[in-house]
Amino acid sequence: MRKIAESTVRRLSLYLRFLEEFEHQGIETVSSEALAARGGTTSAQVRKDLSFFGSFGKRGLGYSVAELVGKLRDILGLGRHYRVAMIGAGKIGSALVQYRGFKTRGFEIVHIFDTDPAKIGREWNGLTVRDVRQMATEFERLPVDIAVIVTPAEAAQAVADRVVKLGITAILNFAPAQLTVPDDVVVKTVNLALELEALSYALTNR
Amino acid sequence: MRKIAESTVRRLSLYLRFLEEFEHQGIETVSSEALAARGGTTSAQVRKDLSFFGSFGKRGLGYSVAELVGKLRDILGLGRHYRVAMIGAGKIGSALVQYRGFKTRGFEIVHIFDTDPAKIGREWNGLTVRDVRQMATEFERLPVDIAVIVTPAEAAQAVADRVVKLGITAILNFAPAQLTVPDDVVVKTVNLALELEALSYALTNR
DNA sequence: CTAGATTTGTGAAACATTTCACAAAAGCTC
DNA sequence: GAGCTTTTGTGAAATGTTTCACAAATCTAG
Repeated sequence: MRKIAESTVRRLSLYLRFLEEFEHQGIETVSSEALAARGGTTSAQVRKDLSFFGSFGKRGLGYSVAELVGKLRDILGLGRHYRVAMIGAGKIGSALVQYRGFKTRGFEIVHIFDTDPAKIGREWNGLTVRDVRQMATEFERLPVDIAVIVTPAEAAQAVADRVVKLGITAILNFAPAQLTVPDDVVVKTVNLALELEALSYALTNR
Repeated sequence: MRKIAESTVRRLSLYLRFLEEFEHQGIETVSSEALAARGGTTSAQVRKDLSFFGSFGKRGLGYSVAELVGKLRDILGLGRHYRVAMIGAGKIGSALVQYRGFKTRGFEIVHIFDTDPAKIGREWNGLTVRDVRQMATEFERLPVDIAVIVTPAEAAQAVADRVVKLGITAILNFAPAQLTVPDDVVVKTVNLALELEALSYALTNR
């Protein structure tokens, strides 16, 4: 498949969110103009984004909300179920396991690991926190698709190396560290420090 | 000042992080090549990014680590102190107030608000959780520079409208909602659902 | 069924970002 | 200090993304 820009994929996610709102409100069709207005973009952008994947609209009428929701779910790969391992049972990890957005989008946390003996063995949302050293055996018992790294920055690269060696090809990283991984592994990093500094820059330069 | 791309600002933040590492290791000078290698980019990109703000290097030698750290801090506006109000005392909020990266970068949380009577009045990291209805008076007593929105998606827009009316011009939004604000207000959104779906897309299309 | 109004889908143009490539500056060696 | 090496800073080229603008398709009203 032709390479699609990251920015396009993110907008598709947003469109999906808005379409679900519209669906909830009982709206049956929507124009690129209306969808753009909801998301702060332009109608041409919406049509271009969708055109990379096919033509889903009807000229003169717009898009069927239900149909487009389905198409976007397919494009984004949300039809299936993903098993997730969380590595790090600290504060952020604690917040994440309780985040409902995971489950509603088909992402299920099936393992939690930590190195701290005080945490290992504890129950967390129905899951027992395991020793990271048991990762290999646990992954064999119940394989996962995605690793979420929620460790301190210092430990993040070592954890990444480890899960990659165990065959994981998708990582969501919350540690404020730049991970180096092989080309075939996808990493998305959420770095709070970067956001704060981007805000600081914007506040300073105007 | 000439408009600088968001992507450039984010890379500057990364460079700063790496330079601090180098400084910690006692390294005194660094080439654009070495900096690029650490961050997975190219030396030309590093030089171009820096060139928007001046010339900080010495030909044949590279950059003084200490000097470049100082310059980047200035550019990013990290010399000053920012006061932050957190709106929403839920799970994510709880994780955030304990995040050390805030304080070490000069961001100090000085207010926490919520609507839940069960939470109002509680002590959180030395701060008392206040009723959101007291926001106006609290801001008057102790003004803030940045609002961090950590409410459910449904409440986020109303909270944004409110803080904007109270004069806030910078928002860090963790609610999975697209906020609409006036042009002079800066918003950075951290949307976990978007990251998950970008991962899902990457896993699906290859 | 016709005429007018909408709205899509998409090449082409405009704009933005990244990469290239090289002169100029500075360091290093003998 | 001459000659060789390294590395910056930056126009120009290449590449990538967004916006424009319009033909084609479909709908709506009478």
